[in-house]
Amino acid sequence: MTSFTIPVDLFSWEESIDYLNRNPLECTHLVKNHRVYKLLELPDASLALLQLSQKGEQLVVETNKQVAVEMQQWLKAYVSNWFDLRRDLSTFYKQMEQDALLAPLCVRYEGLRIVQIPDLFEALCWAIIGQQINLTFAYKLRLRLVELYGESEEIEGQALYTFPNPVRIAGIQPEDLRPYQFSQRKAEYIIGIAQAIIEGRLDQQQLATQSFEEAHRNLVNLRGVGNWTANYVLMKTYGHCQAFPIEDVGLHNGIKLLWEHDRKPTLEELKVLAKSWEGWEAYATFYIWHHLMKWEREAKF
DNA sequence: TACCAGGATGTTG
DNA sequence: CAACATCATGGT
Repeated sequence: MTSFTIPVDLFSWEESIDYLNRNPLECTHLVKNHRVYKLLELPDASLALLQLSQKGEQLVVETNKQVAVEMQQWLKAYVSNWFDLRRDLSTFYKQMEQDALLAPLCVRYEGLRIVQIPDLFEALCWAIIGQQINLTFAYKLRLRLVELYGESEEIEGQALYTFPNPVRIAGIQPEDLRPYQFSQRKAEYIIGIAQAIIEGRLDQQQLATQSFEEAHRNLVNLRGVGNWTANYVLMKTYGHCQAFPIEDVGLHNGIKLLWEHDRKPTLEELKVLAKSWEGWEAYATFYIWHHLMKWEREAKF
């Protein structure tokens, strides 16, 4: 057992776990009793069960096994990335003060940080799975992929999975996924990206050293990755705050909800709205997603 | 039943 | 280059 803490400031644990708890088909983490459990594959390929909780101005990280000091540093960086803890949120809030759409959300969800997908392969797969289908179906497809090819352990009476690694996915065929209602194309995209990673043509660390524009070019060069997916990944894995998935239907629906007009914005209207978000488009988008998610959840009951 | 879904690609005019 | 067609099926 290893335990350490990360100091946090201007951070809402409750909003963060509320976001993590947004879908019951989620299987790579578990939210229970204000704690988050996650099964993680460490750099040395061993599995560790993480348990996160909040205690005052600290985020408490506990593992189910003894972890060496250098691995603790890796875990600390992982968790900091996961919840984007190093971001200076006050700059975002200041810029949004005069924004009609965002100002109220910044007050209501103060301390919410973008919940990242620290692993590039996972982020790409999730984005591709979600292309042009409803989220409920997307979660079902993701669950099947994870059940088929992820590692699992039981915690709190529930199975937790690691997201499959690219080595595993690179060895399968599209036909292996077709019975699980993956389209032929999506299966090809995901397997192709797994192969690009294991062949070294796509490298998470390398993209991390590149500028937003350069990383964007390299991402859209992958088959199955267009502008929306590239921006989604630049936002959710690399924390580029200027990443803006402007084609996103969820964003459009969120604005429809916040707007007085009972319709979705056109692309041109969205560009005008987003002018005041410059440099913080990813955060504006995430807050709108979060708001829409909470509204839809309310509407069901 | 028709239309929409956290789009991308390939073809056509 | 812009406008279509196609993918592929669940959810509402």
